Amino acid sequence: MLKSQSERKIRQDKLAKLIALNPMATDNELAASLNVSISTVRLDRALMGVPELRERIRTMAQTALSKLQSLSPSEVIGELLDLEPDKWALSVLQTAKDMAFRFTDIVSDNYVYSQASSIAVAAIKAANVIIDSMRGEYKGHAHVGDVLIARAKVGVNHEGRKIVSVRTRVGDKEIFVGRFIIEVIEA
Amino acid sequence: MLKSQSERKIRQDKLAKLIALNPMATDNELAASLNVSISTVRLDRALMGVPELRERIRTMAQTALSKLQSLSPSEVIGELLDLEPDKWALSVLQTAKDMAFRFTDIVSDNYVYSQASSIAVAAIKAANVIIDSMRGEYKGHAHVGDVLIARAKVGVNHEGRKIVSVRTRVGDKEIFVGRFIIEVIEA
DNA sequence: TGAGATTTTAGCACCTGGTCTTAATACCTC
DNA sequence: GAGGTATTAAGACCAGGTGCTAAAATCTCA
Repeated sequence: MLKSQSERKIRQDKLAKLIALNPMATDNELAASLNVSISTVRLDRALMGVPELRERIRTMAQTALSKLQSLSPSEVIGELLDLEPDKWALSVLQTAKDMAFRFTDIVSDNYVYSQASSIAVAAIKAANVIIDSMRGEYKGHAHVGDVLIARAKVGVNHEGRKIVSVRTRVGDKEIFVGRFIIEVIEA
Repeated sequence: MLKSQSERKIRQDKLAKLIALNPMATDNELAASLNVSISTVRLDRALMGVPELRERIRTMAQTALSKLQSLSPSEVIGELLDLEPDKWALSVLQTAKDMAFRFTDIVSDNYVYSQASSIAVAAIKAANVIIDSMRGEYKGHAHVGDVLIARAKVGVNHEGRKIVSVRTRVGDKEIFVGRFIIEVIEA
């Protein structure tokens, strides 16, 4: 009894992995991979609460799609909380697992950058703006799950360009400081 | 005959739009929306070569997933063409419509940045690296469809940090120059 | 107005990848 | 060899289709 129970456990673990690896696998294929009958696979799935193929595909399509949709307005990375045009802006970005750098739990730098760059642009009143140059420094790291708070301040004009400085922090720890020189193009 | 043919055409256009809008709609629902029988919907679908619901969902799931997967390993944005560890690296990034800034056909700065940052990191041999700071300048703009070529050069050590300079160009026009200071963490 | 063509609809058998239930069989343990 | 668990098989059913045939509705034009 002990032995068979652990065998079952092992099989179910394998099943979970197989499905995670390839959610498009039918019970038939899974049964073949595990060298058991379809019935067993179905039983295991039922016990584990794993939905059927079509259901898996459906939810995959939906979540993937919504992720894509929420991702592609990449312009505004982070949520714009408040702004006073040509003066300042404030945005927050909730970080998630998929923003991690490699196998760490540190948030990848380009998310920090993207939030900073988009809020710098958002802070400018004009519609036609272009980032001319920037300079930045990472002073610490955000971890997955942290909320990044970026604050942009629009500084002086400099030969038709505006200087926007952005400071990003997690809690009260500053993790990024940057200056963007933004060109405003007259329409 | 003319009239009915055009009616059919109109219905098929509507059908196509309905499906594009909501690929998860069953023939049943489509029939109800168009006020025709299921048979008609199936016939139209067959004539138009539109696959069935499950097929649509399957391809949706796959393409959305592959997009996400190609997007989320945001570490390597662009394709790494060649590299000599701790010396230099070369990557190309094919730009697309969804990388555009606002309503322009100019490639959004964060794609340029991301490619640069990821190649800078890739050029370093060590596994545990962290971007300490960076400085960059945009010298021109890439347009949707352009191929961005980024070349990273690993420079001298500087107090345990490495300086990597990245130049990005489109054709022979330089659009970005940046320097990343990267910290190597001993494991 | 009515024959002929086209379009729409209905009906039926079949398919896949499941569901749920019941029952038989295999296997292990004591 | 009995008892209990684990596995498998078998049968009925379901959704959302395909593919085919045939009937009904509608249009067109002489």
